[in-house]
Amino acid sequence: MHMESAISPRRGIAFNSCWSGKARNATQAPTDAAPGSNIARLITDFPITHRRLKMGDFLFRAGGEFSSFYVLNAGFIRTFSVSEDGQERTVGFHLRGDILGLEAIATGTYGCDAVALDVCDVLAIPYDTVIEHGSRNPDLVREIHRAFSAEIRSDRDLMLNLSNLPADGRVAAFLLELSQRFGSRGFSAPELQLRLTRQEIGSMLGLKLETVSRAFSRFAKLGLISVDLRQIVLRDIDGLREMVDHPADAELRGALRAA
Amino acid sequence: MHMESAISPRRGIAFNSCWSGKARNATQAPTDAAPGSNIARLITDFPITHRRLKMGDFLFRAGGEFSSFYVLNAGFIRTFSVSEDGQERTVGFHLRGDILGLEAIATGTYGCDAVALDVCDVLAIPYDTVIEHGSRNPDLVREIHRAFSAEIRSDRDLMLNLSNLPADGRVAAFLLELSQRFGSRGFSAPELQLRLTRQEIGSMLGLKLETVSRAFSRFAKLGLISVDLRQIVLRDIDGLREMVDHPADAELRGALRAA
DNA sequence: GTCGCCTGTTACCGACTGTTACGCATTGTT
DNA sequence: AACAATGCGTAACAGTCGGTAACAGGCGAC
Repeated sequence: MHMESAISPRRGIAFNSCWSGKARNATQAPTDAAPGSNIARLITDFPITHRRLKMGDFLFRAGGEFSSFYVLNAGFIRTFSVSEDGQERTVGFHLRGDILGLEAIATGTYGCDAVALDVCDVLAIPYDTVIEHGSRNPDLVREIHRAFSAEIRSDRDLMLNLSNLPADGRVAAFLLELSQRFGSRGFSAPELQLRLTRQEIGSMLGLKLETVSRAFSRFAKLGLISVDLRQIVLRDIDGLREMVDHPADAELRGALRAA
Repeated sequence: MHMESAISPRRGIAFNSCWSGKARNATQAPTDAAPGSNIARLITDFPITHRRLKMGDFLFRAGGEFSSFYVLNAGFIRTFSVSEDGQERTVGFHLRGDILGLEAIATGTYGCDAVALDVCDVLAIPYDTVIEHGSRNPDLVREIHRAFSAEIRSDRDLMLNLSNLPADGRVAAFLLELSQRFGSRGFSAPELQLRLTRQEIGSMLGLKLETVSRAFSRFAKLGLISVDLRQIVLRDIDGLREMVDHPADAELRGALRAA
């Protein structure tokens, strides 16, 4: 099946895996940035199951029975859901410290697919164990709630962006958010190594791949970013932010400055 | 075209991801329908504070300090957030049984405003009490998690709708979802009493009020609904569902049938 | 090497949605 | 009763985004 080649990024890119030196020595992210780390820390009194994934492996599939949620320890994971007609829609892009599978508790089955974009190390946290520990460890319960709550918040933010920003604004917001998350995890903030294709990005932002491509080109022309395939460098953070806040003017101002 | 077949390996498999699940299955577990009720039931061993609101009263404001979340017992509440430039964006529309304020736990402050659209009765559930009870009542903890999880799911559904459907599809999806929620709460399912203005609906769906108005008019012309200001009757559920699933054809077919 | 596949870029055109403007009905106020 | 304010419907116009297509470049298969 073509999946492997479709998902695998272009060869020849130097993968900055999460266990590269930079990532390993990074200072631990604060609470908000990587909620998963705190949870993992709070349940050290029983053995945690590690799952190793290689690129293209699925952590879970939509409809699969829920028993554990997961904390991503290393690597990158993309979550997506597939509509009846076979269209994939990217739901999220996850880095180290992110929690996956929380949305499965309500129905008992996972609500989307989660595929590894790289070699990944994942902690599997059995839900029953959490409940059990929770009865004598209120901090754990609180931490779980924080994770849930933060998830809802970030989903809402994304939703507001989706429904209110034009294409350029969405792409700019996507880059800024990604940069911020990379930074808070100890990766390089201005230099982004996208692990997603244009289409995958577009399907997360409600845009077509050509539109994403055009936005990148425009930004590059305005000097806001440098683009080399999936290697992106943010050159003008404030300019990008302006693109999010006042999409119309930002374009104009950039054109003037270029002339 | 090549791309699509390559990326979607599971063409034809009818997994009900969060994308298709909501719009298709009108049948929902009662648990999901009104998660708040279960929570309220599980904490009967201490006095619950009732708050009564009249139309226009705020249940909470964005930025207000979090101490309790709320279960809506009667009435209708609209949540919205205000951007810097003063624009209101409707976040959600809530009926009896809905839980409000969960998103506040992460930061300790509420993330949006909640205003009563009618006379409301709300149960205030202090978060500390929940934590305290949770230690000896795992069922309560599970129920809270279900509520969180369901919230994430429905947000994701809305997000996918927002990013992938054209205006008509969004409006149709909005009507169907509302009808389903009304029905599962014992209200009349096909006859909807909208409590929201066109503008408020539009700001939830990422559309302008005129576009919402146009969609309603088109639907009425196609015989899918009857519109009388905020009183809407769903006449052709399948037709509306078709509008969500295959927006382009639905329009065509309706036109043919009308001719 | 050539060929095929995939990803990404760009251009052109058409459809959809936002913008603006006007008219109407209802409601509440003076 | 006259008036303003609000919500709603409709139409013309303009801007944005998607659809389609063509092309370039990297990589693997043969």
